Amino acid sequence: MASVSKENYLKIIFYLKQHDVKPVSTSEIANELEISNAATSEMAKKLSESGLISYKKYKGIDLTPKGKKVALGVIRKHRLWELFLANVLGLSWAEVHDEAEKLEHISSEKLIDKIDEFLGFPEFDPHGDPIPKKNGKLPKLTGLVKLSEGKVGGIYNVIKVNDLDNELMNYLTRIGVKLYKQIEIVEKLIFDKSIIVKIDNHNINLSEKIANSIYITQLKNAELN
Amino acid sequence: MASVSKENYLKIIFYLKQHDVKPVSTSEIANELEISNAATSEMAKKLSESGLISYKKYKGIDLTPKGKKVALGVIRKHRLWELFLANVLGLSWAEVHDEAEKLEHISSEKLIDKIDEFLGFPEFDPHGDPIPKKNGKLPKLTGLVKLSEGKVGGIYNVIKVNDLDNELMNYLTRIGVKLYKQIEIVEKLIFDKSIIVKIDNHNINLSEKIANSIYITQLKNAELN
DNA sequence: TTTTTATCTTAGGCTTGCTTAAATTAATTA
DNA sequence: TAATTAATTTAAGCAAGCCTAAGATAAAAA
Ligand SMILES: [Mn+2]
Ligand SMILES: [Mn+2]
Ligand SMILES: [Mn+2]
Ligand SMILES: [Mn+2]
Repeated sequence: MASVSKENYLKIIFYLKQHDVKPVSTSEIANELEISNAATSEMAKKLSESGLISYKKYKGIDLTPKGKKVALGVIRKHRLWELFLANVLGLSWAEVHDEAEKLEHISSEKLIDKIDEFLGFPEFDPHGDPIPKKNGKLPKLTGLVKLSEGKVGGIYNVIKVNDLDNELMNYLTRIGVKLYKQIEIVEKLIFDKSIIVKIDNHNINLSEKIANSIYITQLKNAELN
Repeated sequence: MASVSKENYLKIIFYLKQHDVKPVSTSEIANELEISNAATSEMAKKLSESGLISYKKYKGIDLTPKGKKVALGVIRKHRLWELFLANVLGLSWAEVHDEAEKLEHISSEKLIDKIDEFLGFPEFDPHGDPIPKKNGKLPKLTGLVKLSEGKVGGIYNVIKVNDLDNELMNYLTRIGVKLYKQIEIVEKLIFDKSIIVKIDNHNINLSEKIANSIYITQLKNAELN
């Protein structure tokens, strides 16, 4: 079994690979994990020797099928724990990520499958991210765009939220943003790329950074009236 | 916060201290943790510098109040997790110890308190061990003796079982031994110190080692009739 | 194409927690 | 009490994962 560090490297590589076709560079990983490039280069050598990534010096990194399997296993644990902590034990969606970041590395396959079963084999975690199935399949999220990319006048559903910052999560809770909530885009300011949205009949201004952390789908016209 | 290693040292010192008044020797700890005496001596120095134990070279170790608090915190986490895994997620009492051995080091105070609340502030774990309260108080177990110390003809209740060996737990399950189960001592063999007990109207022979792993209380005469 | 700059890797070093072997102290036996 | 044995600590070294600084390679600019 891979160490905590190695599992975290593999997980990050998987994330970085999702939006890009090119191999992942060591510095991108270093950035994400907040460690030095040097440490990442060393680790790349080791993960490559274990057959978890393919790595050519100066040419970047890709997960091998074996490495991808490990990464998906860790992500599965992470997201199932998050949902369990939120739905069963009543932690807020702001709190679950940090706990899950540790739990993902220590819980056995068997325990995770019990949790999966207990929750009724759910598809999405408390932030809207898809939960990998036991067989490695990842439920699809289609038609997602960032709130910042929505159109003025459009009415949308919140489908997914960036779960990496506690303060953001707490703020979103405070202003009424949660999964599947309806949001209307009232106005977009060119000046600072902030965006004014209507939530629960209140207007509120969201910064560009916040609007980039919220993912939405447009309601079909039929659903609107 | 103490590292995983340090928490394990403190926990073991606490256990070793329970049955003995003398300071705990480094070799006892080394034995229990299955590491070298040398490693334990080194760690003693460090824990002493952090004020978690009192330690004089060659003279053994005691927990300071601060160290005892940490130890009890870890034990609380361990036992609450065990009960949660058994009662909520349906793992067997043979499986929960190993999972809890890892979970005890990573779960936040807040998470543990949620689990405590979810379980209704229980007093005992799946093996009959008392669960330390949030304030550090440990529920009392009185009148416990080892099954090996019971009297022929006596009828007892199983109150606590040694949780350190999976195989033992599974065997006990197979022969019907569980907490609060009634057991009668039918015969004791001098030859190998084994003991014949009646469980569910079956007679079965238990080795000395097994009989030393089961703790019982005598039923009051009034309860016997 | 050559030079400069940016990116990436290697070298050397540190900490934690472990090991074995040697040295020291305490306990036991004579 | 002195000698022997047992228990404990110190010394030296190793692996994992990190760091900073220096060197090598690739990409961009001239
Ligand atoms: Mn998360
Ligand atoms: Mn992690
Ligand atoms: Mn246990
Ligand atoms: Mn432990």
